[in-house]
Amino acid sequence: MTANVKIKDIAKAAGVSASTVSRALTANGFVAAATAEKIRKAAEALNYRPNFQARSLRTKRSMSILVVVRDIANPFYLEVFKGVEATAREARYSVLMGNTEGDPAREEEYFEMVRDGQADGMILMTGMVPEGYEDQKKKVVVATQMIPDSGLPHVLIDNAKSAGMAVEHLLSLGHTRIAHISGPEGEGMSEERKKGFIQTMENAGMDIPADYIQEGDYHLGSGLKLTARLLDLPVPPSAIFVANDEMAFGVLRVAQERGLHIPSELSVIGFDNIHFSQAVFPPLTTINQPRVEIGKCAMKSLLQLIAGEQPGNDVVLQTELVHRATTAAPQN
Amino acid sequence: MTANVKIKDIAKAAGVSASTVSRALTANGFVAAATAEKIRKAAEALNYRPNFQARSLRTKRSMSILVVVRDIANPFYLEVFKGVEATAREARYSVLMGNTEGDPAREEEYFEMVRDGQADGMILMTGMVPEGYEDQKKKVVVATQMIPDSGLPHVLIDNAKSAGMAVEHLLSLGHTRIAHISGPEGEGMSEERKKGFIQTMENAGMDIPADYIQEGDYHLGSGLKLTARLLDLPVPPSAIFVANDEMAFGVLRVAQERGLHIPSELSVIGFDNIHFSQAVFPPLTTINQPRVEIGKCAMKSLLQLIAGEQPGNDVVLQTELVHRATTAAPQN
DNA sequence: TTGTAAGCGTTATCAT
DNA sequence: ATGATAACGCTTACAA
Repeated sequence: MTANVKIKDIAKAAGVSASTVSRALTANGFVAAATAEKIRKAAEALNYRPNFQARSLRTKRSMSILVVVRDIANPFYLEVFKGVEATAREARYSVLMGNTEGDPAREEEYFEMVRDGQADGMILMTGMVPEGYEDQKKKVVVATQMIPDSGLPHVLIDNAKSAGMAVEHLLSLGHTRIAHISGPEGEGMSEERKKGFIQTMENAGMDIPADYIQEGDYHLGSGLKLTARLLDLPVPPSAIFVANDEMAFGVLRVAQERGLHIPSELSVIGFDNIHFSQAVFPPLTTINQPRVEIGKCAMKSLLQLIAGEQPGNDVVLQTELVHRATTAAPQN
Repeated sequence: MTANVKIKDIAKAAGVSASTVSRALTANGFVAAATAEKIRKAAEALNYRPNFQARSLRTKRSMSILVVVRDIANPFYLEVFKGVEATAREARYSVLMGNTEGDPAREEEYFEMVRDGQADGMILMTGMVPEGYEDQKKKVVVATQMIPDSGLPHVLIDNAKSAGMAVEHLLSLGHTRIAHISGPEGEGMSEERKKGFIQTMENAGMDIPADYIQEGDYHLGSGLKLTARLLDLPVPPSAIFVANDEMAFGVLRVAQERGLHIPSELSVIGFDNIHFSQAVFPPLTTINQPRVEIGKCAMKSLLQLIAGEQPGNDVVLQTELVHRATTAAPQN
């Protein structure tokens, strides 16, 4: 074990006081250039490493933030993580992973971590927020999700508008029988996407048969099941707008299992542009959500909050249609 | 801001000394049941929350560990994270994310974090390890990867044997022209899988034409490219054993783009059983690697290390063949 | 510009 | 079984 060298040691070595060392090293107070240099050299020579906990205890900042998601194994969050991590790193923050498994009690635990100073703030992607914790909420930014009326700053995309883009695309291809597989009812993001679907259809004067909107849960299984239901309809759709890519994979699979050719016999468009949407066959046409960027922005906003600045307006990032191989003009 | 209540306050409230409170609350030393109860009540009443940094400063334990990967956006790690997180949580540890982007300097930074007490240990999944940091290495467990001669405890699967299982499967189906798309040369895991492929083929008396082993990089792009190369061979393979699922998706895509029917015209088997291997069409036959379990085991081992116990033997977990729809007897 | 000294909130040691 | 007291290593008034 290398004898842990502390500020005192380097003070002794440099022939100054501990406080001067502290000032020199944190570049905080005023210190003569010459002494600063001397101190830095001594620190280097002794291979000094500041003690994090001691510093935190004094400054009351943990220099770490929390990223809280509902299911850490959901690949959707990956690139958001990446963006958060990159920006956090630049600001010398560490990132703690929080996994709630949808359990409100666990969500509260994470708020307690910021209350107790274990984290300086948090990026929330669970889509929900507990009661209370008013003080902690000043250090929270919501990413990816919508939490209406929470008063929290959001970093996200315009889900309704983007869903509209997807539908427009299908419409422009000449589709008239367009169905939608949505996310869970009542969930903000899901509702927005559904709203975008409905409004765009209505604006175009299109009819939406009752059975053409099926409620899924963002997972493969529901994509599988609901596609079967849709294709079994007396008048099946010629195109499906799916609320996320994972369910869209399910559509692709079921359609192909039934021998339907994609895109000529069935067009499908997903949402999110997760990594694997280019890996499937045919490569999935989808809406790109700039997840790395969302992560970066969310972290930037959080840093501002931590610095005590007022929360800015919600940040809305742009999406774009990624036209790959699962959409085309309908055959009939 | 709730006035932060500290041990002193609850000591006053309970009419005892601070040290007694500390003992009672941490259940460390001896304290009369009655006083302990009284103290607990007072703490409850005052809504006491121990200060993490102060405790850490004293105990020299941060109660957080580091999970370090090469690319945080790689979905392979997700379920490992999940396992780590679950076990860490039970032991009241937090999990910090580390992302090296393959940069050795960044890898070192994470070792410095454990040296500097920011983390009590680390789970390493980058497949490499820096020079030095001998003390810190006592708090490291390698998961998922092989770092030969590192002397570090590993939690992983038997890659060679599992690759053998995959090849056996193809062999038992009657394939003779079996190719392999490997991972990067020199990388431990990749070499093991390739070794398993070669040995099993040789044991079965099968010939491996030179072109039948193509070196990939675990990513989709190389799967795409190398499949094309393989299929363009004068005598193309009837089956491909792919070193991971993502590249296998590439095989599926290219084969289908060329109008090859899977599995009748080409069998493919992947490795890892990532979530999306059941989402593609046809659902991918693959080798399941128990990643959640690996995460849990790795964290358990790390907890032992942190507790000062000697590192045990490497933990080798079992894999299994997941027979889905991309393998069948060869057509000719 | 630098030094002195007082904490930050715990826990560990040593008496009692 | 409990209490005083001294750290843990750092930052920050305040004084010089």
